[in-house]
Amino acid sequence: MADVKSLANPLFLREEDLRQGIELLFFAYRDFTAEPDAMLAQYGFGRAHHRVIYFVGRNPSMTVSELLDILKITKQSLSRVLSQLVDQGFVTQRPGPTDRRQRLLELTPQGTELERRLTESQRALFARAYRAAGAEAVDGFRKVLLGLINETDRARFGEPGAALKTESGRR
Amino acid sequence: MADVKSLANPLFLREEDLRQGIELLFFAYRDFTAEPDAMLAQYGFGRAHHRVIYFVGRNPSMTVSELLDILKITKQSLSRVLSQLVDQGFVTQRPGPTDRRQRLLELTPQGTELERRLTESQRALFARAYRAAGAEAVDGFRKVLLGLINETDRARFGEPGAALKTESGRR
DNA sequence: AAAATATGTCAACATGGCTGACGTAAAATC
DNA sequence: GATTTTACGTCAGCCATGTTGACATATTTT
Repeated sequence: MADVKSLANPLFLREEDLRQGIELLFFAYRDFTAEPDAMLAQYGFGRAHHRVIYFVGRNPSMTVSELLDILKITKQSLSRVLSQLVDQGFVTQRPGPTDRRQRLLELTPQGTELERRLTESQRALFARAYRAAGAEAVDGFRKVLLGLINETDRARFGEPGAALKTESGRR
Repeated sequence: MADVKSLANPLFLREEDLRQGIELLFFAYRDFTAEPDAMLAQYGFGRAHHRVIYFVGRNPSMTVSELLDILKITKQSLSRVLSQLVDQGFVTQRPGPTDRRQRLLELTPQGTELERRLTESQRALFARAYRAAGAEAVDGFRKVLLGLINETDRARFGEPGAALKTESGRR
């Protein structure tokens, strides 16, 4: 339905509109990373550690190459960060059951706890922004951000139209 | 400043919904910066140079401290990047007319041209995403991103942000 | 048996954050 | 008019995190 509308009612995009989008993304990302960065600094970790912890927590038993695909960095860059996390007991590695060359990654309880604390701050930020904007806006947010993401990774996200439910709608 | 809208239409936010937002932002930002980064590399510049060029182009005659406020980095970090841009003829500095301690920043024609090329790629990305999502979605995108941005900088964006109020100012 | 794959490691380098300390010119204040 | 504050700049060094290139090892695939 919304798809039809965009065809029926093509947008006139001013330079100004596009720059606004660029800036919104810049400022939002800057503020989105500020709090976790400060937390991580207390552990001597950086943003890169957060990304690893986040995606391993999200995707238990993932392989190193899956992680590399997500982060789009070199294995040497990942290696440094990952081995720090393993050495300090936040992440474990175990050989893959069918392919024993793989090292499947998991969070330790300590890693899970750190992940929770880091992400909690970002979840709270999103919860506030989502609630302030409303369900419809959230849906639009998703559509636009999906359009910014390359097609391959877009597939990581499910049905593009899956809408948020409101309290009333849910119960 | 009670949040009337969230009371009228409360969202039920699942952990999953919030994580999806986090990931959308991560992937979108990653892909949003990829193309300009590649261009900049040809000049021996990095993302930091882009940010300076972008905001100076956007805000001609801005002062160094205004730029620092936007970027939220230290003057020493900025200094390195900025002096490279000045030395290589992309940015000029001139004393402020009333306050001669200030150094007002401008793009040179060369700087303007580089800015145009860099931002063009991002504008195209946004144009595509905006058109695919439709006007209504763009509006929602704006609302949500504004809600992620701290209150002070939210004021940089026009009226749509006026509707967004948070329980308590963060940061 | 050979080749490709998954992963790791070492070494070297660049970017771009950071802190601390110090300097200078101009504006604002007492 | 002297002092303080402000708006910069700069030097030096540290750290996190990206890069490339070369090489190693175990395992799977051909």
